[in-house]
This record gives sequence, C-alpha cells and structure tokens, in this order.
Amino acid sequence: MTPKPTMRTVAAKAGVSIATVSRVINCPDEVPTETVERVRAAMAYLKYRPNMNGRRLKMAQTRSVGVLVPTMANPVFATSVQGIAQAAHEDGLTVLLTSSEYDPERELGAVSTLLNNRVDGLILTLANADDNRVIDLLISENIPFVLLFNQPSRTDVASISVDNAKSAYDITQAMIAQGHRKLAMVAGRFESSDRSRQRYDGFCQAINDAHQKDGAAMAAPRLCQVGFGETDLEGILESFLTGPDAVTGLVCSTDMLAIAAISACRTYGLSVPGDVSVGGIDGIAVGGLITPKLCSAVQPTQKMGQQALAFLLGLIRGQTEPQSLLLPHQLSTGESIGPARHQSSPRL
Amino acid sequence: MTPKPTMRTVAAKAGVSIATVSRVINCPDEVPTETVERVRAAMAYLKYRPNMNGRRLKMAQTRSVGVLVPTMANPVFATSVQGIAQAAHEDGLTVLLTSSEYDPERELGAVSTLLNNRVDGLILTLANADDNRVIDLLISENIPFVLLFNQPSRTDVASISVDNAKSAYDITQAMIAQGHRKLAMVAGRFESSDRSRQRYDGFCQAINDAHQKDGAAMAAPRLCQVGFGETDLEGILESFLTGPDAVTGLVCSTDMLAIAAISACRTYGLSVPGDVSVGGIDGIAVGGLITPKLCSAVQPTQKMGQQALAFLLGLIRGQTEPQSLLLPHQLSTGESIGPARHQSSPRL
DNA sequence: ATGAACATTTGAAACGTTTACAATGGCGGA
DNA sequence: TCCGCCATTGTAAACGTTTCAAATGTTCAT
Repeated sequence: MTPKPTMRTVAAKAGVSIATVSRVINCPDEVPTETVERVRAAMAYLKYRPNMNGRRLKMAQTRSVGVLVPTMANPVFATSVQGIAQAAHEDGLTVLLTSSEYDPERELGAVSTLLNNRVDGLILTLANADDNRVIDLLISENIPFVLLFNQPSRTDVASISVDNAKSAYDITQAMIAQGHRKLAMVAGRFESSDRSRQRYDGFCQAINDAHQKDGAAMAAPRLCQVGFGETDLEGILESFLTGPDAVTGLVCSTDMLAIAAISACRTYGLSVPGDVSVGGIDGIAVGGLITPKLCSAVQPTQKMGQQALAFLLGLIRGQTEPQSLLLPHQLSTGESIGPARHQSSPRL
Repeated sequence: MTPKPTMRTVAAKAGVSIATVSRVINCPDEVPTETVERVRAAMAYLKYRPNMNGRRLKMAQTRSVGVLVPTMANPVFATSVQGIAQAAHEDGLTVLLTSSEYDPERELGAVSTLLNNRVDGLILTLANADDNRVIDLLISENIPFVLLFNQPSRTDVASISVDNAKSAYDITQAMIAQGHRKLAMVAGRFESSDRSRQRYDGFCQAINDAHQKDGAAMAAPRLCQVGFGETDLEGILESFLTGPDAVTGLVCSTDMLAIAAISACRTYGLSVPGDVSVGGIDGIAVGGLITPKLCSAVQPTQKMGQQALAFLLGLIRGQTEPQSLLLPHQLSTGESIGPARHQSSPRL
C-alpha cells in the first residue's frame, strides 16, 4: 500500500509546485481554471486528503473548539451539545468533546488537554463558576471562552444562561399560588453545581417574599440534597413525604430530579398532583410527554448551545467586551402542579 | 505579551537541547533526575504547554478518535457518547464529535472531516450500515472503525449492538402473551435507520410465529412510520388507536417514541396499559421513572459506548480480525404492558 | 595510559502545511 | 527594441514536535 499522499505527491502528479496546490485548496480564484482542474484531477486520482494537523501547526487558528460538560447522561447537557455541534458544523469547526463528571479536578485536566490541542476557544459548563481555577487559567492564557448554564458573579466573562434564581422563584411562586405552604427543594449538591445553589436561593426567596409581602403562612423552606446520577429518591425523600411535617410540594432543581421525585412519590402511594405537587427546571423534551405532564421552568437548551457558539465566534474574531446573555425561561403549562391538599392529615 | 513558549524556549531556559526536553516529556526515566527537574522547572516557569498538533504531525498516531452519531438529542446516543468519552478519558484520547442528523450526505461529510483530522479510528452510528458509502470509504482507506447500534449484514466490520430483531421480537411476544392480537409498530423511517427496519422485522416475526406455531388469531402486523425528531404523535396515531380496527398494543422501535406514544394515547382518553399496552426498545434512564413505568427491551447503552472504544483500541493496535459483539438485552419489568382489553368495543 | 563500554546529550532531519518573496514569461507602450 | 507590468508559478522558510545517528564525557578493566 502506498503511503498517504501529501501536497507534494499531488504537486508532482499535476506537474506544479506545492504552493500552487495549496492555492488551489485555499483560494482557487487566484489560479487559472486550467491549472485548478489539473490539480483537482491529481487530488482525486491520488485520493488526497489535506492534513489538518499540518495546517494547524502552521496557522494561527486551528478552527476547532473545545466543549466541556458535566455529563452527557443528562439530556440538558446533551441537548446543548447538540446545539453546539450543529452550529459548529455550519461554520466548519471541529468539536473536541470532554466531560467532567462534576469533578473540579477533571474540569481542570480536561481544559488543560483542550488547550494543548490549541483550540481556538472553549464552551464550558462548570460545577462552580465563581472562584474557579479553570477560569483563572483561561483568562491568564487569554483564551476566548463562553460559560453555558453558569451564571458567574464576575462580569468579565461571557456566559449564556437563564436566570437560575428567577426560574426557581417563578416555579415556586406558581406552587404558592396554588395554596402550597410547606415546600421543599430537591437539589444536587451545591459543591458540584452553582446552578443548584442559585436555584435554591430563588426558591427560598419566593417563600420569604410570600411570607413577608403577602403574609402567607409559609413553613420554612426545606432542602433535600441529592448526589449526581442518583436516580432512586425513595429513601432520601421519606422524611419529606411522610409524617406530620410532610410537604405538599417539591420544587426540583432539575427536570431529571423532578421525574425521579414523581416516581418516588408514587412508591409512597402519593399521587401527583393530587397529594403532592412537583415542579422542575430545565424543560427537557421528555418532560412534556410524561404523565402527569411536568410543570417546569423551560429553557431553550439547544438554542443556548448554538448561541454559545455564536458568542464564542465573536470572541475569537477579536470582539473585546465579553457579553453575558440571560435568556428568558418560560413556565410550561404542566399538570404536575395542582392545588394544595387541604390540611388533610398525611397518610401513613 | 510574550509569544507562546515552545520546546525551544524551554530548552534555552533549562540550558539543554530540545531533544532533552522531548525526552523529559515522553520518557523521563531515561533522563537523570537532576536534568528532569531543571527542565520541569523551566516548563513550569514558562507555563509551557506541549502542542498536540506539532506532535500529531510528526507521529504516526494522533491519539484521537472520531465519533459520529445521528443526534445528541436522543438520550440513547447521548448516553453512548458518555460511555465513549469516559473510556477515552481513561486512555488519554481526544474525542472529535460530529452528528449527522440522520442524513447520509452529512454522514459522509462528517467522516471525511474526521479523516482529514487523521483520527486513529472511528465509532459510528449510521443510518444504514448496509451498502453504505461511508463504510466503503473507511475500508478503502484502511481506517479502523467500530459500528455502534448498527448490525451490519457483512461480517468484515466490527460492531457493537444488541440484537435488534430479537429485542423487538421479545417485547412483541410479551404483549402477545398478555393476550394482545391486534398490534402495530411505531417506528422511524427505514431509510434513516436500519435499526428501525430490523426491529420491524422482529416485530413481524413474533406475530407470524404466534400465528403459525401457536395458532393465535393474530391480526396482520401494522406499521406507523414517524419522522425523526417527531414528538407529537397524536395525529399520526389516530387511525391506529380509534375506529373498529384499533390496535390494543403498540410496539415502539425506540423508547422516545414509546413515551410519545403513551402521551398520544392519553389525548385519546385511552389509558395505558388499561386500554392500550405500549412497549419500547432502548432502555433510556427516564423510562424507568415515568408512570406507567415503561416496559422496554433494555440495552446497556453506556457500556456499549465504552465497549466500542475498547474494541476500537484493539483494532488500532493492529488486531486484524474485526469482531462483532451482540450484547444481551433485557426486558424490563414495566407496567406499560398489561392484559389485552377483552374484545370490548373500542371507544370512539 | 589506552580503549571499550556506557550514560547522557545534542544536531539535524523529518512530518504536511502556509505564505512571503522571488522568479518567470507574455504583453503592450514607448 | 527595450522596459515595466501583470498574471502565474516556484522557492524556501517557517510552525512545534519526535527521533535517529552522532558526539561528548565518564568509568573501568587492561
């Protein structure tokens, strides 16, 4: 088998120099059609493939972007990657994909690898966007990057997100409006997700506001923290769903948790929304298909991915001021939230 | 700002040659510790980052793999990519991700791009694994690759899959065992998915076997084809769920379709499994959490991704015989399949 | 003292591109 | 005829690595 053809091989075959071959590839307009055709013929005959690594080595830009998400197992992130991949395809960019499994150490390692690959820029969903070594690293190396789903408190980094606190606030408020007074939030561990914390803050805020401004007799907000990848919430939710202090509504910091929570309710013989109301945040596709239809603060996940890439391209092209964009979320009209059970004693 | 440090910069700083720097990076054992430390110090001081593109240009292997899936929006593929990314991380491989949107043209384009990047090998989920130009291309270029979820009929390509026909057969049989006689399959378009066709074949086979071997009074198998990304099945399912010929069971070629089908049944006032039984194939995580719990032929999606990468590594290392692995699927004990409604006239 | 054997290091040539610059040749105007 | 201009093409030097062969220095048995 002959070795892989290079520009040199093609040049020899077509009886031209490699500079001409390069020109045929990159700017065919500056080369007479007759020559272009001869070179193209040679390329086809030899099944020539330009070697991107050679090109990258020479050029300032690599036309590749790095992507880091916590995990692909959560449809939210998968869908955002779908958006990124789509937009990247349209711009002819190569996507290098990594996942952190919610582990800050791995975040740093993954980004480091991506930088070794000399990506032109990065799109990141970090566990915690504040006081993060990854961000310091990227800024010190002066690499364009866009945060996705993170809402950093600092203003000098670009990000695309929904308003996490507001999302949680709104869905909580929707429950309060239905008469719920004893609420708990089900959320991922704060160390592993700043979104989780921001959403919890919104949850608490909604309860406090209802309490103080509207004088509603709200019970103190409660919190049920869940490890990531945890799908079996039965045990963990027991103290929230049974006994005299049982809540009537669960606000979940993600739709995956919400769906798992609904499932857990069922195992306690509690109906949703008859006995317990459940709300989510994210708006994953499957949420709209299940019974009861999940009520959620929906974010345009895929669009956000596309948008993030568009942003990144701007930064790469030298746009100096990093922008932050907070996209609007939307409460879906779901059935998983209903009127609060009226003071009936909880079962069991 | 100083230009990016290279091996040359480091070498100068440490007072050695670039060859020594290279050895410190690649085989520190062959260099006296004193020198290693001096070089390492220089690297740290200069914040040196090895440039993978330089390395790739020189070396035979690039330590990168290309991945092509139809879409990230389907949790099945996302989860498999999760498995791939995880395994790749463990081996220090870079993952280049592309998606085809179920479009054969884009499949070819994406693979071509990946080849231009000189990936060491590919993991592909193709629309149609038989008579596919992508496969011809890869074989002619002698690039290692593994098919994922595809079951090619030819034996000279490596693949990881479950037995699609058998999966469909089993879930169909489960329905027949519950007394169902009028069944339809809901499936994606065959042109865009050979899995879809294979699953349909299994569906038909199960019905024929029940008819001929067990003498069950099976109605002829029916087929409802759905475009990809289609999530609203109400209109499309009308003729299957209503009228005198309404079926009592829907076998769906993917879990996403099954969940959508259950949702559609609801809009016709049909309960699952009371009025209609619904079964899926794939075993996506969310299926186990919804109400009714989805009965599905579960495949170990994430493991399959990991396995595919392991396979690919074997091929890259020069393992000559491509293997095909059919992993066992497992019927999940779901609630979405129940006894057939006994000859009661279908509603409206 | 001599040279063999060895450990350590270096020089230099790739790898496949891009691109600044130079060379070539044809042409029209003076 | 000569000159300059333009269009076309070619030459050669990068880009940042790896790696082979060669050089240097050290140690040790003779």
